[in-house]
Amino acid sequence: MNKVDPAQHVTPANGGEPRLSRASVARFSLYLRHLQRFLREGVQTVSSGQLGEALAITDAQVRKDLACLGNLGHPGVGYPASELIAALRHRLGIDREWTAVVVGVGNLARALLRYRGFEQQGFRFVALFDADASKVGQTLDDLKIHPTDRMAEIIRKTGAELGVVAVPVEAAQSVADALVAAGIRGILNFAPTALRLPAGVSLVAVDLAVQLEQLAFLVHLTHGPEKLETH
Amino acid sequence: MNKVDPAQHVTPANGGEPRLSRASVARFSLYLRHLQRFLREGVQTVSSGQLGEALAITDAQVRKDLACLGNLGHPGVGYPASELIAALRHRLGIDREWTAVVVGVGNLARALLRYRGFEQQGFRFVALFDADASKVGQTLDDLKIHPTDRMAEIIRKTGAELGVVAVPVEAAQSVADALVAAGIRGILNFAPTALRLPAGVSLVAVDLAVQLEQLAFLVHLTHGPEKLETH
DNA sequence: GGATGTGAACGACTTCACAGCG
DNA sequence: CGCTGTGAAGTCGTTCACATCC
Repeated sequence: MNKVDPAQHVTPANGGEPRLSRASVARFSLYLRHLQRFLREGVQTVSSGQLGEALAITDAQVRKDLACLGNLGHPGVGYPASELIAALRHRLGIDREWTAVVVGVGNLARALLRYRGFEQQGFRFVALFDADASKVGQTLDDLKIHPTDRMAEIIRKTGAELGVVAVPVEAAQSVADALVAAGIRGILNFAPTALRLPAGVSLVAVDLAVQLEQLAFLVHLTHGPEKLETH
Repeated sequence: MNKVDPAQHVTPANGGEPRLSRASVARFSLYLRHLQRFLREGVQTVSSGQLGEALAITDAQVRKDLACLGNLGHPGVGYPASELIAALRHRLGIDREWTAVVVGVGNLARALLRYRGFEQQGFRFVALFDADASKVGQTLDDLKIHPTDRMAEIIRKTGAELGVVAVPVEAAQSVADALVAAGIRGILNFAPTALRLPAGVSLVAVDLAVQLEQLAFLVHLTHGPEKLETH
């Protein structure tokens, strides 16, 4: 009844490279994070066992994931960290700069802008928008806050590709629609609602309340409510 | 080599209820969210098709997920929304109040405190901590900011069960250790690092940079870099 | 008719086990 | 020897199809 994309295997638009599972991709960013840390610590060769330990998964899993990047590993030695980083970044599509805008300049937006590690990974924020007239015209981290009705114009001018939705729930869908109309290609949604987007516009949603609920559930399980483990 | 909890099926501490897959639990919060919305809109009976459409999954999937809550559905009719909500909340362990503390009073903490929907779902923040002496003693949303060295004392006194880590990367692990030592049972980590926690303390991690990378990858795939689909 | 609950089929992900190489 | 790459096996999750009930 409900039609859903049945393709679980992600096939890159350019035909060449081997298959790639969604689950692997979800871990690529984590590999990247740990590899960069290893490199900072002076470790230049990393084994699947080390990476697995860092992510709390098995070494076999790591090798399977990394296999689709080409034969980067050296038997008996491990993987050269910097090459692996380059390959991962290339495969994730972040071996270039991505530009993004943020709609809704509240505390969350401020947190995002201050967050180290975005520009470090090649992301750059190029514009801010807010519906609140009193915020418009102000500057935050060298970025001017624009009125929402100038979204189309400014997004086109800056060529921004990604949009972050950090507005209250009620406004989220209309903001998303505006972003799509302005030509944005992907949306990161923090509003606790399921956005409806046309095909061709990607979506990643982060619902903070959901995360807390998952945590509560895990705790609920381990120290059960009836059966309290006092040990 | 790397040992990982192999139990993919979650078995509640109290033996009685049927099996429960992790994947289902991940969707329970979302069902809850949509059911509450349905109820607000006056819809009191919801079918698996409606729920599936809301979450963009199949109706069969919805029924499978909901099956482990007992036979709540009425053939030919659907599920009574309020009963389903109660059952989900019970199963998730959020049919009671959970108390939490936040460590690191930056913009993210402010965003969390202002976020509607936490207390609405039964979560209550009872204390804030910060290492910055200039912040200590200040008040945020009626909550006093305490120095980090009083964590053990205050967490015991308030009986807080969950801890939110919203500090810079460098401080994350030591804050987590302190939370664990103070008797916290679950940690929601926003710092971009993999926390090491003892067994018995649950962990949910939200890495914002990882989310943006996932989004970039999705966009990278759909409008490939070489092969641009202008349609 | 319309919708649930569920075994069975299917597909995806993970782990195992081992050949092969440096 | 240590570690990679990979088929094979095993596990988990989703979809299908249909008996069943209101």
